[in-house]
Amino acid sequence: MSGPDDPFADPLERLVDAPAPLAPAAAPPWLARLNPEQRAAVEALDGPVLVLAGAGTGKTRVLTTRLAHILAARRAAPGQILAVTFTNKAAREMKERIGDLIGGVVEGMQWLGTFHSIGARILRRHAEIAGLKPNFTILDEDDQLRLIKQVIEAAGIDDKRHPPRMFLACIDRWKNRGWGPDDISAGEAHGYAEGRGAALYAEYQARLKTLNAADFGDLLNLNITIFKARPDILAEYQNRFRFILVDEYQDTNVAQHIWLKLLAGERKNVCCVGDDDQSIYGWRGAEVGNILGFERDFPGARIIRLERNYRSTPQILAAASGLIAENKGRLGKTLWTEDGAGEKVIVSSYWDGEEEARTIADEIESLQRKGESLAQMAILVRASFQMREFEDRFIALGIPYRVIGGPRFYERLEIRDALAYLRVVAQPDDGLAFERIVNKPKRGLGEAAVQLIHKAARAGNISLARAARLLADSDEFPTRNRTTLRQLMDNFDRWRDSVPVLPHADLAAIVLEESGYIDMLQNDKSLEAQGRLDNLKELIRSMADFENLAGFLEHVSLVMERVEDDSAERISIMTLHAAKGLEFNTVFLPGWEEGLFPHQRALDEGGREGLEEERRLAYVGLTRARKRAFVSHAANRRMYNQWQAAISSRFISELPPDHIEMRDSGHFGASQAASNRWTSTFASDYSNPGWRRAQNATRDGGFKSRPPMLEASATLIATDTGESSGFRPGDRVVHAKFGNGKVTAAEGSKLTVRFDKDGEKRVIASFLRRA
DNA sequence: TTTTCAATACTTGTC
DNA sequence: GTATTGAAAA
Repeated sequence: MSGPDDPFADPLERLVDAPAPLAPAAAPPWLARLNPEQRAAVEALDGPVLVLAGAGTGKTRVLTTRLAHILAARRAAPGQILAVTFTNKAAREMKERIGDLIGGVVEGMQWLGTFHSIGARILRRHAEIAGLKPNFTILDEDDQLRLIKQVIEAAGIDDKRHPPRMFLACIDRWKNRGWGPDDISAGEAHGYAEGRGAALYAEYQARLKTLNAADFGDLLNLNITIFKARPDILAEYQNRFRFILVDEYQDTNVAQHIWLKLLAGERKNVCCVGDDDQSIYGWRGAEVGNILGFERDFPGARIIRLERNYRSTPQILAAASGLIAENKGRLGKTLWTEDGAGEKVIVSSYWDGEEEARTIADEIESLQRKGESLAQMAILVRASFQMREFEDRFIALGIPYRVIGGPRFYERLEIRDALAYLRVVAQPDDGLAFERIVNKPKRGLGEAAVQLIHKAARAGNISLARAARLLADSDEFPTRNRTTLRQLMDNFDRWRDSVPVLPHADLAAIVLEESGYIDMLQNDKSLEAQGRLDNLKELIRSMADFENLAGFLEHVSLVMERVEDDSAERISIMTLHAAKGLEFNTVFLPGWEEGLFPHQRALDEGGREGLEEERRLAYVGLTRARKRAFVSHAANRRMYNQWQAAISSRFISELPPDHIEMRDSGHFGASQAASNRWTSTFASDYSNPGWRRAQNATRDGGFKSRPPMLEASATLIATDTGESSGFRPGDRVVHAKFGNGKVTAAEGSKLTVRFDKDGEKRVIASFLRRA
C-alpha cells in the first residue's frame, strides 16, 4: 500500500507547496463577510464545538470558511482535516465552495467525504484485521436481501411467518446502533424468529466474510472493530486528524457517533454543525440524542447558535417558528431576519387532489407571467404518490418539470446485471453477483444447477465461483450443463486475465458481448430492450471517467447518483425529505391532511416522537421558501384507488394565524360530515366509466374555459417542435411516461392520444415519438 | 424451464 | 391501482 494513492503519502510538506492564498494575513477577507456568531463558529478552533445552525443561517458558509481558516492559520495540512457529510452532493458542494475560497488546496483534502466513503477507505487499508481482503465488495440493499434469504433458508426458517425484509430491518437497526452479533440482547433478538435473531445475525456476518463483502453498516462498524482491536491504528488516525468537521450532525446514528468519538481522541477538536429542528431521518437510524446530548459527550463543549436567517421573509419565518414551537425537547432557537415584511403564507382548501394540482398549476403559470423563473419554484410532497397528479397536470399544460429522487440509473436491471458480471471479474468470491448472472442470459443453468453449486460451496467452505469451477471439471454435475458451466468459468478466467492489459471500458464491452447479454437484449423485441441497450452503452461510456475497474465499482456502490442539472428552466417536484438543504423563491406544500401529513404510519409507529418528526418535516418544508409559501389540503384524496375523505392537517391549525392568509376555492362548500357521507355512499362507484367521463369533462372544461392568454402561454412553452407536429390522427406513438398509444386528434402541437394503458390524455407533441 | 397467475403490500430513502 | 414476487401450470 504505497504510491500516489496512499492516503498517508501526503506529509505536511504539501502545505509548504500550497499556493499563495494561504499566506497568513492580518484580517483574512473571508472573515469580514461573516456575522458575529458565524465568525465565532469559524474561529473557535480548539476543543469541541456544536454549531446549531437554523435553516438558512449560512451553515455551509461557516463550515467552508472554518476549513479555510484552519488551513490559512496553518493549524493543519489539508490531509489532516477530516470533514464528513452524509451525501455525496453535500461533499461535492463543500469541495467546490472551499475551492472558490482558497483555490487548489482542496485537492489535498482527501478526507473530505461521506461517512461511508471515508469508512470504506479506512476499512480497505486494514481489511485483514476485520477478516476481509482489501478488494472486498460493498453490497447494496438488494444483495443484502438476497444474502439474508439464503441465511434464513439455510436455518430452516419459514420465510412466510418471518419475512426476510423484517430481518433486514433488524440488522440495519442493530448496525445503526453499532451492535455486533454479540451485543444483541435477548429482547432484541426476540424481535425476529423467536429469539434466533442474534444467531442469524452472526451467520449473516460469517457469510459476508466468505463472500469477501461488507454491507453499508459494516463500513463504519468494522472501522470501530478495527479501532478497538488495534489501539495503535486508532492512535495513528487520531494523530492524523487534527480537526474534525461534521455536517448535518442531527442525522448521525449511534455507530457514526461512536466512530467520531473514537477518532476525536483526546484532542477533541470536533466541530459539529446541525439543526435539531431539521432532524427528519429518525426512521433511518438517525439519533437526535446525538445532538441533544453533545455537551454530555464532549464536556466543556462550546455551543454557538446561528439564528440570523438570510433566506426567508419574516412572515415565512414566523409561520415556521410558530409551528416548530409545538415540539418538546428542542435545543431551542429563534430565527430572525432583517428583511422586510413579505407575503403571508397562503393556506388553501380544495375539494380534491385534482383541483389542488390544477389550481397550483394555474398559480405557477401566473407567477411565470410575472417573470418568476420556474427553476425557482418547487412542489414539496410528503409521499411520492402525490407527484403523479402534478405531473399529469404539467404534462397537459406543457409546463416543464423535473422530478427529483426518481429511480436511479444504477438501480436499473440491466445495469445491475452488467455490474454483476464486472464484480465477478473483479472479485471472484462475490457469490451474490455470480448467482445473479449464472443464468443470464439463459444458458440452462437453472435453479437446480445453482443449488448444486451452493451445496458444493458450503460443503467445501469455498466461494460459489470456486465451487462452480470444481464442479465444471468433475462428474458430479449433469453432463449437458457441465460444458456450459465450464465455458462460463473459462470466460471469466479469460476476462480476468485481460484486466491488466485492457482498458476497463473495453473489457466491459467485451464481457457483455461475449457473455451473450447483448444478444439477449437485441433478440428482445420489446420497447424497453432498446432503452436497456442504450443504458448499457451509457454505462460503458461513463466507465472511462475512472482509473480502473476497482475504482469504478467503488464509485458505483458508494455514489449511486446522477448529478442533477438544476439550471434548466423547470419546476421541481420532490418529497420533503429530498428538499432538505435546498431553497426556492416559491414553495408549494400540498396535501397537508391528517393521515397523509402527519402520515398515519408515523403516528402509529412513532407515537409522539413520530408526530414531532413529521412536524419537523413541515418545518423543513416551510423554511425552503424564500419569498412565497403555499400550503394546501384537499377534502378528498384518492389513495390506492380509494377515495378518502380527509380533514386538514393539525399542522395547519398550528400555524400562527397572524402570518397566514386563508383562501377558499369556492368549490369547497361541503362540510366535512357531508363529504364523509358522500364518500361512503359513492366510493365503490368511483372508478366506473361514467364518473371518469364526468371527471374528464370537468377537467377539459376547465382547460378550455381559461382566459385565452393562458392558452397561448401554455402553447408557447411547449411548442419547441413548432405548429406542425407531424402527428396525425391514427398515428401510433410512444410517450415516455404513458407508453404506447394512438393519436385521436391533433391541433397544432397539442394532441389527444388514447393510451393503451391510461386511456385518453391531452399531451404535447414534443413528449411523443413515433412507435 | 418458462410463463402465467394470484397474493401482497404500499412513507420517507443516503450510502 | 399497480408493482413486485412467489408458486403453480404449461
